[in-house]
Amino acid sequence: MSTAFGKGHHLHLIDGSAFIFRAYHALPPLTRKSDGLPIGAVSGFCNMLQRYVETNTGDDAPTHVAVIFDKGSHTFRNEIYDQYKANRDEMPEDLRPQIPLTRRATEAFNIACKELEGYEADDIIATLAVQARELGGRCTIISSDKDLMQLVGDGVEMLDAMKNKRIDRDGVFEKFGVYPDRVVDVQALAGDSVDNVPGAPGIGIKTAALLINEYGDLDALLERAEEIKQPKRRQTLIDHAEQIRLSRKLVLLDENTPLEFTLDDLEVRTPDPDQLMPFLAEMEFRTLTKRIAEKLDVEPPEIDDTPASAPEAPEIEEVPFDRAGYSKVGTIDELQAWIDRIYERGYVAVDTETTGLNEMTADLVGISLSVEPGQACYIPLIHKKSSSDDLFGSDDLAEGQMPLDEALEMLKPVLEDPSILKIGQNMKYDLKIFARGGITVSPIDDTMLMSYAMHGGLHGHGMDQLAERYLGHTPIPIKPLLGSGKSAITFDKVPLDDAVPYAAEDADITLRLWQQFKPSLHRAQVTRVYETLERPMVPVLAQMERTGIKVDRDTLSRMSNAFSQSMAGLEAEIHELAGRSFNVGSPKQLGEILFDEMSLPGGKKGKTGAYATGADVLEDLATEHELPARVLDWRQISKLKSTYTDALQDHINAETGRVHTSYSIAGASTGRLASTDPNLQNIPVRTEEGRRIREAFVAEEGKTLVALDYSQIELRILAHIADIPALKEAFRRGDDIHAMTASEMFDVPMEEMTPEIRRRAKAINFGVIYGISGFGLARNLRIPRSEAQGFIDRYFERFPGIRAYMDDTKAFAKDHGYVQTLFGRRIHTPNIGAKGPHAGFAARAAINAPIQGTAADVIRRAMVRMPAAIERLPAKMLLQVHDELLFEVEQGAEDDLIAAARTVMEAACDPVVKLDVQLSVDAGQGENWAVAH
DNA sequence: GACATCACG
DNA sequence: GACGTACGTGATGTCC
Repeated sequence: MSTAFGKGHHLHLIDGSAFIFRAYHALPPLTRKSDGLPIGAVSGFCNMLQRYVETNTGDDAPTHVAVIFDKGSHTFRNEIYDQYKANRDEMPEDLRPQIPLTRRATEAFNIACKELEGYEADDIIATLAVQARELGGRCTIISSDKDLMQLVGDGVEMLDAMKNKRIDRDGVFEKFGVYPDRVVDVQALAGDSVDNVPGAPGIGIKTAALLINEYGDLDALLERAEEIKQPKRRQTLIDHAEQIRLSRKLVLLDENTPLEFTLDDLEVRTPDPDQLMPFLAEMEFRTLTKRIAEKLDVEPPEIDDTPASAPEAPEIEEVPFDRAGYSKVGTIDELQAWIDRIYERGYVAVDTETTGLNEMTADLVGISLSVEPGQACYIPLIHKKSSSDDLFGSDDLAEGQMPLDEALEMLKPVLEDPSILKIGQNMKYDLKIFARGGITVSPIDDTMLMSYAMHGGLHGHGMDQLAERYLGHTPIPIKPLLGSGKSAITFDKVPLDDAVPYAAEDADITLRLWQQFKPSLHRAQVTRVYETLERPMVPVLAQMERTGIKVDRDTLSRMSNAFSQSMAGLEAEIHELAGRSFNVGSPKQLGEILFDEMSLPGGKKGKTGAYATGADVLEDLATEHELPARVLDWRQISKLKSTYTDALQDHINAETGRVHTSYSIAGASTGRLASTDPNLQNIPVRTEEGRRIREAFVAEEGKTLVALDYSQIELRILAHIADIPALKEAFRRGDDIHAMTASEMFDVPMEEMTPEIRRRAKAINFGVIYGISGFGLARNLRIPRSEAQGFIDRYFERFPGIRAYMDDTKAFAKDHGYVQTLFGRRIHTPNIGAKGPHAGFAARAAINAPIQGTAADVIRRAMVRMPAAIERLPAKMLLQVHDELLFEVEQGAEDDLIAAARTVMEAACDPVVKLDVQLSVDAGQGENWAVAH
């Protein structure tokens, strides 16, 4: 193309700053591996450019294109109004060095890159758009900035690239209530808090549009302001006429910026691999380099990302572990001396010793403190006289202890002081213990959660493990102090001579770990994860666990009795069918009956040589014989009885009449919570009989249980991460997602969908989330492996983004040793490079982790915000079940709660991540959990 | 304490 | 080309 820009030509103008900020906020803070240079925004920017290049081909492709950037912070607008954009936040520290790199990226993609000192990008865009229009061509502005909307019309359009939404004259009218030529008038009246444009106080876009439409334009309006009927509005306009005129000058774009190039200089050029490849390699973008190299059909360059020098571990003062630094605190004066030291320091490591592991029933026995490595104390409070003094044990307290109340009274102000940081290992435990004593510990840090944020997937995060690994020290074991089995004692029976070094050491270790971890969080780039997804969960979960949920013992007990009866009946029947009596609960004995004595078809399992008698095997055998079917029935009832109706009764707290689970925050590698003692995340729901267990989970008299759950959250996240347009579109329309998949895959119109076809598609959708394999799908659907593989191939063909996601994720895991969620949580994948069968496991886990982990992050964010959101409602959050939150609310306030909680849950990604797919939350309510779910 | 089994998302 | 396989959890009962 060599003719001058004119009719038939199409100019694209990309708002560079919008791309940069979007890239920066959408991505976790990545750094270049070799030297730690922050490049997250550059990476996102390049991805967006690449996506732009890929999608803008064909009939409507641009003939001319440029990316326009802002330059300098001082523009002519600051000359007329010194407060213009004065309330903008400073640019983030790690974004600043990336700005010049985005210019280089644009040039590397062989796209024109323009900026002009003293002018905003918007002015350059305005100038070029007007030129294009006057020369008879078209122009598309790729931005969603409302300040640019005044340019729309006569061949100029805007395109919101994120939402893939075109904005024409009608779109502008929708936004402003006027057509583009009057947009500046409306903006001048309404002002803009983001750019700090004053406007007229008390007048928003709605009112502004109303006035402009009535009077024609701004000048006429200001001239005839006296005629306005509403007295307040009239006065505002008369008083602020000058300010409004100034505002118009600020929002009016300069269409005559002195550019030193013409439209003809912006002609579209094809990418030049010799420019682009070296740049991408320099940035060390492995996956992107590979992907673009494939598109351009060139060899990807070698990427050298060996660190220039190994990152240095911080110098930690080496203080040997020595019991000499540990002391007992037994008097007011001794405790006061420690409190003084804490105030001097500003932080303290705290650990509590109790009579048990259950925070709801255990009693506080003593408290240990440390403010300096090697220096720690233990404050024993209710230790009993040693049993050697009194053979029969005694309730008399040991000598040399402070009264519990007195000690807590002295410590309460410290533990609640907002200026003193309390450091603990698994602080949720200590928080709950102190809360029962009326003390609200805050603010806190938690070494277990720091380790989880940094090392998730690498190893566990218990204190013994962390001490061993990061301090090279083996802590004093608890076993010899407490004993085990029947003769085990509680910590209050441990002699003080043993208790002091043990307890003090825990505080010492915690402090040392904290000193090492605190600065490392930043280097590992998980500060935001720790601060927003880990630490804030501690008080929220502590509160939920303390609240507990009411469980009706009679309901459970009645069910237990009924189960006993049917089990006895089934057992007799099974023995009859087997021809002899045996233990139905023993897979070993069952295997012998089925395969040796009855010679039913089935084989051994390699590892232990035992027959497999899992539900899937028995289901297959059920067609041959009645015995396996009866065993399946027996097992289902046995499970329900032993795990649920029996065990759950033992967990009802005598004081509260409620069941209090404990959530582990750092248990699951993906970021999910885990529930223990009892596990309330696996209460039956899938079968009718099982679901009845949930009838025992009830609301208090006068209250209602409300359940809210995310609909298809993992598939929605997949649609976003893997960028699957068909899936996104289906979610936008609110389609049956599995039916849509089936229709797409098997070429069946939606109207002719059968449950069987849909079932298959559903299995494939879930399979994808788990890192699909032909074998796994075949087993799940009970179809030949070749057929399953055919389905998968077809799926990849119809949704190519999925395969790209899977390949990219595996490659990323291999390169980095971890994968990450949209919110920056890192899940390490140490086995990803393994050879042999291990490799498949690690790869599938790596594919699943970002999806499951992002979903976990989302609900964590919702939970952290929930207490403030429902503060004014008579409601409490009780349980979390991965994608569901359960509340108890006073009758009458159900709808208010649902509205408030739903808002928080659906907006949980804001403002860090903008999903292409909406999150949707379903709600239910009732007197028990079976109804509410 | 390992293993098999099965409850949930 | 073969390995072996769906992802993430916790609780219970059997058996050694």
